[in-house]
Amino acid sequence: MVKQKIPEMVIKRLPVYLRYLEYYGESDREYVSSFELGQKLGLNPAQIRKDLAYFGEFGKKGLGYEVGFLTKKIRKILGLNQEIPIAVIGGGNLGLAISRYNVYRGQNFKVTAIFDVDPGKVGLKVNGIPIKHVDDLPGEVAREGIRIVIIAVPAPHAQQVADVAVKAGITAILNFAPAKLKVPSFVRIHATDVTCELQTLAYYLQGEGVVPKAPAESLKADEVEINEVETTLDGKVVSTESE
Amino acid sequence: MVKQKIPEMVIKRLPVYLRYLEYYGESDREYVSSFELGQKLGLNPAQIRKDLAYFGEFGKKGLGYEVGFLTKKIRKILGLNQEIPIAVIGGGNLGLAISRYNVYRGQNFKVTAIFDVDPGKVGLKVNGIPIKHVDDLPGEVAREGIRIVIIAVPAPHAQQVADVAVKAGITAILNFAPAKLKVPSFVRIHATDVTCELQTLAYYLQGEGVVPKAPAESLKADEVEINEVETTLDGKVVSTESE
DNA sequence: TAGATTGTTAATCGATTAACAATC
DNA sequence: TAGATTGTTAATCGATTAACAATC
Repeated sequence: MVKQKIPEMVIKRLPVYLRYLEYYGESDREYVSSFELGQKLGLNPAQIRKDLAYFGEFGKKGLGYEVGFLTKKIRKILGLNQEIPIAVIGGGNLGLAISRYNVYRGQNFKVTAIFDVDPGKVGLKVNGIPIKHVDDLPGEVAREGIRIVIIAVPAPHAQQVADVAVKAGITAILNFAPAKLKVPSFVRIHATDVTCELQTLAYYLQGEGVVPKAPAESLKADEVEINEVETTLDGKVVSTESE
Repeated sequence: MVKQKIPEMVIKRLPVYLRYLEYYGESDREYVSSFELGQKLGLNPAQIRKDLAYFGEFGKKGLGYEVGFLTKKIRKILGLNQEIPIAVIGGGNLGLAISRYNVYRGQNFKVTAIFDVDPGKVGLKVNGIPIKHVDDLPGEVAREGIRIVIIAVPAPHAQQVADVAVKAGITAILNFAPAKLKVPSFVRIHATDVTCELQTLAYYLQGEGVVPKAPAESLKADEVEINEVETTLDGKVVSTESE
């Protein structure tokens, strides 16, 4: 039977639900409702129910969702039941920071190797993780079963290491380099770009002059006239956001 | 006159356009068309024209957009004409990596201070940037005119440093901590969450077993029946993406 | 039972894309 | 002029939200 296509936005929210369930689910609470979840995460309860309903009927009418049960379900949906070996390409500041970043603990991600081209770095270990030469990437992917690579090299080298990774059989890439990478359509790339984020934030800084400080809640941004600045406030000066 | 509300999606794409214009615009090409821009960035040309049209008529019919002119316009729209002082909170691996990350050069962002609570770190300098105590944050915000803070502290401390920053008058935050932060509605938070990104990628890894290797282009993912796994492929196994 | 909350359909909202007259 | 490409309107598409019967 042909299953329904799941919208990407839904998949992106699952980790957000999962985190809430794991953090706060450590309390004694046995059930959580879509309403409470929505409150805490700033999301519409109907959306949460709809998201979860793509994968099955996980809730109990009148009660909500059993926290432990839902947690396990979401982990299974995301494929987090087996350990997933990942590699970091780039042994610079950012690459090493990411490698040492122990947020993967308990999340079943394991950084098995760091790759660099600097002979002065190759052979060293960082937090027990060996730094290897980029030329060894294909061999390591095969040997360690690496599934995801995180690219943390300077922008001018990003495309070429992406090519190497894809050739080695990698189909999932998390790119921190400020560069648009071209990869075959079967490879999934997610990008995290500090510069773009800062530039976007910079835009919204401009609104400030006209935003009345006190009654910020009641402000209807799109009705405010702007003088000095050429551009406008977005209606949502709100925060929210994640994923 | 009341200006139009600009959708957030539009603002998020402006830095993407800007980067293309600045990188490739260093060539001799004087004009770029929405078609070419779309090709390179994987976006619909009509969307690009529409995005730019929110802010004015920047193009020349029959020619396209003058690269230098459009670059300047977008920088102006984003408010990148003056230097924007930013601060990094968290002097750990990630915080220091971000602080040293020289991608801000020429982008008019300047990290003026790093904040930490570790007495062993406070007083040191990293790349010429002083590490100060978090208690000094409000003073520094006032003195240096800090506009944006980047939060790179462990998740359990993220909310409390966000509170300090907001109290100090910060209205734009880039959060790297894996935590959902609550801030007043006039404060803008963008979050970058490695764990969420990896978990999302993990979901799409599962499709692979059923994806025929050779004719990946012709695969209609949503028509593929899945056996072992409970969930399905998203139609877009494509890459694209940025921001 | 009465109250609560789900799963799901229908309504709304917003974003993307197609199409084309205007014009360089 | 002929070809190209804009700015913009209309059409499409998809995602979010509201509403409610089902039911614990």
